[in-house]
Amino acid sequence: MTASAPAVDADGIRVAVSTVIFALRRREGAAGAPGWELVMPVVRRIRDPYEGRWALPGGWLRPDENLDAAAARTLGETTGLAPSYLEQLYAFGDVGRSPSRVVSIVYWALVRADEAAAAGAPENVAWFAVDGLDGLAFDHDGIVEYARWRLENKVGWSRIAHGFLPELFTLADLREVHEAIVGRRLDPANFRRQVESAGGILATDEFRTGAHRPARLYRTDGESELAERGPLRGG
Amino acid sequence: MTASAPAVDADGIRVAVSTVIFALRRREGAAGAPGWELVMPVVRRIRDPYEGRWALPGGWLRPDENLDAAAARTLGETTGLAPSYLEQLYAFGDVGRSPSRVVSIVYWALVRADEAAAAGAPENVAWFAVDGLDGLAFDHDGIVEYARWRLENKVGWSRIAHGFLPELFTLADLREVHEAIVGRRLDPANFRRQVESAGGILATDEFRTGAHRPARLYRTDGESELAERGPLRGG
DNA sequence: GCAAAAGTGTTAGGGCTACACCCATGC
DNA sequence: GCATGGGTGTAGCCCTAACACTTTTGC
Repeated sequence: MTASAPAVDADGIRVAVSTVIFALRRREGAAGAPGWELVMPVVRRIRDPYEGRWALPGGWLRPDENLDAAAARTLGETTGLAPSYLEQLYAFGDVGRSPSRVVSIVYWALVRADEAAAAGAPENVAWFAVDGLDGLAFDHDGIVEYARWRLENKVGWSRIAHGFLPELFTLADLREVHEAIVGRRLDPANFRRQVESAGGILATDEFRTGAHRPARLYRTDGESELAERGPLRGG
Repeated sequence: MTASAPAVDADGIRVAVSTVIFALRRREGAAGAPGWELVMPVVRRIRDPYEGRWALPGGWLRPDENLDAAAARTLGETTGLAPSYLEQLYAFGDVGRSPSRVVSIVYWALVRADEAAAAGAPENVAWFAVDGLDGLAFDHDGIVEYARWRLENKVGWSRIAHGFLPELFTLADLREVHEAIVGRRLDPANFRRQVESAGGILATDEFRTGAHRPARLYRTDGESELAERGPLRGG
């Protein structure tokens, strides 16, 4: 957070915007399991409160920008990332969650694996596996837990998993993303049929060649939105 | 909104809390359909902007109260109601949604039919059917539409419908609540089995006598929460 | 040929839907 | 008895899980 805090008004309430950012990373070391794991970037706080602790990337809401824009801006400023998917998570505003009164509009975002790698490692930014994550500043542990729950739920009835994938992908790619999110292996045959009948993907004429039988490449069907959220279009 | 606006800070951002309140009312006039319809209270604005227009009940967030408490307080002050269920809906903060910069943390609430009737009709409060509602102040039309969508979705996988019912109710009561929310008739036989297998209700030894065969009375199983929302407990 | 992943087929089970049917009460 | 809502039974359909099986490639 390089921006300075806004002047505090008579009521002492300030509005911040933070983001829980999910990405996928090849599971390191590890046994034969060739899977992926969920990781997220956190930034080290350089001032009180919680100086030295890891916290969600974020910053103060500016008077001339929408909430969505503030989330995209602050996560870009702190981590160098541009999200492939961004959605509001929840507004946290308990009196005791910070020494001063701060209402945090929290977003959650997905970034593609290649983007996460390209962003490098800015100063004071570190990536951690989401599962064992603990000890964040403020109430951010609980916020991450809630975002994780929302991601796992939403992957079951929307197409947000595509937010982790490049333009062209195989059904095995898509399945591995789902497996990483729900935390268990999925039957390739059944997964194929479910995805095909649900729609939202388009088969191309290209194949990915490799060690075995070539796999057909698919692309996301741009016609429909990435994730349904009812009559909401942002605000 | 009897409270005066807080002083505007250097950034000019103020935090408000509003609530979309749902209740059920016997369908008036109408044909033989003995059903219920969703209604909600709105308050007439007594100052600019949108003076004279109907708006969601709400008020300014106080520096010493949590968001949930602010929602409960402001809807009580403006409408005299105490909700049987209250959940955060979304934070709206677009730059242009109000002449001055206001971030609104919007909640949605359920009140029981008897409570709604007991609250009477405070000054400048009116109840309208949700379905034809239009012409509210600010961006409140869209907010109501989103809350309506959330209610209809959530009734399918949680037990929030109980928020409309008194302590003791028949399965027909519960079914009529669902019918009013989803907007179509439900098969009594299948509804009974689904509710019973889903759990969450306890059969009592009492029956409601009436014009026909007495119907068994049930009560909500207090063991589990009214609505699952993951690892979130309020904030 | 062999291993392994891509992709297809098949079957059993569960839940949902539609609807037939019986039960209990007021009139 | 009759009408009506309460409550039970049942058969078809669809979706899912499990897993056998065929196809296609690199080595």
